[in-house]
Amino acid sequence: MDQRKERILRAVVSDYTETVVPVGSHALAARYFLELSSATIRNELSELVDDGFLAQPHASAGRVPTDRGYRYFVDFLLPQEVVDPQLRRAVRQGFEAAAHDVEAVLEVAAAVLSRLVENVAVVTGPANTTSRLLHIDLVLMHPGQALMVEIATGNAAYQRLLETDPLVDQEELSGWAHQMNELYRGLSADEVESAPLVPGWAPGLQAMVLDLAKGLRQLATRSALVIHNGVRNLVRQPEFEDPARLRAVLEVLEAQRILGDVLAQLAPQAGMQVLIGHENTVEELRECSLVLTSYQAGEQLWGTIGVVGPTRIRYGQVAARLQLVSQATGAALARLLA
Amino acid sequence: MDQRKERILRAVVSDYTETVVPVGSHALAARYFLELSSATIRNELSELVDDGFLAQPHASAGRVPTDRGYRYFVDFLLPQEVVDPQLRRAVRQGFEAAAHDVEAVLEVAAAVLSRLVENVAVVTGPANTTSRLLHIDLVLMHPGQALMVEIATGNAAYQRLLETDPLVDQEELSGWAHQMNELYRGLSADEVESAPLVPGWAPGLQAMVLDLAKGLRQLATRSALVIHNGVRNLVRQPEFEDPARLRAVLEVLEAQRILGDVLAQLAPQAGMQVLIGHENTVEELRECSLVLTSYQAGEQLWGTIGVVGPTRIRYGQVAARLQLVSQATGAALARLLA
DNA sequence: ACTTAGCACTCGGAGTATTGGAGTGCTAAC
DNA sequence: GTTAGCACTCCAATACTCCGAGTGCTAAGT
Repeated sequence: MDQRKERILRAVVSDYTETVVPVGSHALAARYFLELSSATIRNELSELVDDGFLAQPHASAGRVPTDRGYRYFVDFLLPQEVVDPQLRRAVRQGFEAAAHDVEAVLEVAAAVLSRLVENVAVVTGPANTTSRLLHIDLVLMHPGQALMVEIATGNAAYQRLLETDPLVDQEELSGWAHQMNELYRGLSADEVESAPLVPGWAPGLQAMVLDLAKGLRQLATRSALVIHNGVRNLVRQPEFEDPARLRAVLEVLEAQRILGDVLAQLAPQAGMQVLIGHENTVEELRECSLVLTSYQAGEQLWGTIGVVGPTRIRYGQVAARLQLVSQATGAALARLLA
Repeated sequence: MDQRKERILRAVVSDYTETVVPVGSHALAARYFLELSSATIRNELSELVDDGFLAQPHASAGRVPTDRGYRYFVDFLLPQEVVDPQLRRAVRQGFEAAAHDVEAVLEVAAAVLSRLVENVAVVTGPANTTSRLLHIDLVLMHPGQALMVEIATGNAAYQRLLETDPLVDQEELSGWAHQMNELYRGLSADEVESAPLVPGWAPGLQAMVLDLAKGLRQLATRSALVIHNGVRNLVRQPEFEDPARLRAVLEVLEAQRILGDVLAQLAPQAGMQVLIGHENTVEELRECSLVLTSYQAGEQLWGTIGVVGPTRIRYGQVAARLQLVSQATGAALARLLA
């Protein structure tokens, strides 16, 4: 892969991502290579096709980048893009109004990002792989009914009404809460469950320990939350004119589980990740690209944020803007919890 | 509008909603009116066109119901549909696995409904016009920083980190929480704010009362939540083949505020509501129909649930199934909070 | 007064040429 | 290694044809 081939590949990618029309040797010569003739470029193009970086939709058409071509482009040719300061400011502003809770912030993040990259944005809720108990509280609502409130790491709250013995009063409940706090603070659901039962405890209290663990577990799985936004941008992409293709992608987006799994699998890796076309394990996304990174607010709270679009997505621009939004999201969450 | 015209209108509507092809006099005679000739039907059709119940896409085409035609159909001709017991069971099952919190239940409701009616389902969060305090809790995180957790009616939780005097310890916080619970339980944000300050209270505690009210207010506005599901069903409707049209609808769906306003405006009215085509105030929905009703769980907790689809949506079936899901949603929420 | 058979007419949509031009590969000369 | 020249390919756009479903109207029948 000599330098001229790289220049040509870069030119094809950038031209095609703009026009969505197969790009021919003449157009290239005129727009990017005034010093070369179209015939020379033709020779190079044909070699790039042989090497699998470009493809021809049909025999007498221009060239289109293949997944492999995009991969090379992303790995070696990606220009460092900077985000326009004005956009940067707009993003910050978008987050300023962000409401109080974590979910609202993520909602905003998805909305801002999708507008910014003119594609679909996906955001997963914070993955508290282990929720640990910070505090538990028991409140008598009516005789025989108590409200259990658990606070866990990551500033997450869980509340639930429980049946109790009608004779149990608030004083007793407070005692129970105190005892559980003493014993279980800082523990995860598993640890709470495997902790030995305390022999002297009232049966009602012992039963409640199970509910406590259940609550912690609920908090951990609540992270399954997957938000998407910007489907409206997808429908105007020429590659999704075909309703069947569009539907396939929507199917995945709306089945939060699938998307969640995809993101969860990739999330652990650091930095920005790009999945191009067939590199996606999900069949329906084989004609899409995914650009992912993670947001982070403190140690406890982090999740995945990314962009879904056609393979000819503007990787440079998207990466830069995704980066920006991911940072802003982290900052907004940090502000929220600080 | 004599009885025969009604029969014909009904036939046109039901045939068109099935085939999505303008229906002609011959087809009608053959399928629904063996006792009449196509010529007679032709005469009737032409009068129905004159009266504005039907329209012709072009001069030599069959007839298509107009919005007015659908309106008449919905108002006077709607058959009472019953939901297949098997479906009924499936819906109940769908809700059984529903997770712990309100939002998850609504998420399930939207998913189930959209699958059931093969269109887009929309659900608004419960409109707690007034959130009342059930319980407040204060937990010391670090010196100088306390987590405030409020539980309000509708099982809604709000948590927030607050700055405190570094000298305040958990014991003092617990005391504060206790005092606020005593005094403010059952009150709304307004009532908390307008309650007279207690002279003997520590300044830190007095300041916290404001935060308490703020939290309650936040909980009330959180109802702005609008969930939609089933866009994948929309793309295969022939009327949304045109990407521009599809995009317009998506624009509204993804702009939660717009959709929220629409639903909020209509919500107060009881029973089931149908908005057909131009009856929608939102420009982008002029080619869609909305079928709405409300779900309810107890007195405090209720919201709107509905279906968005093309005007030729199967009103009878959709209404019946929407009814079913709305009841199931209410029941699931009631179970959740009981 | 309503119904119906008959008929001429309309018009969209599906299918079939026609054609222009962008683009290619190859060859031979530079 | 580069380039001009040229024959060739094939899509996409346009035009054209034609079929038939569907109409409105008229005149006759009940």
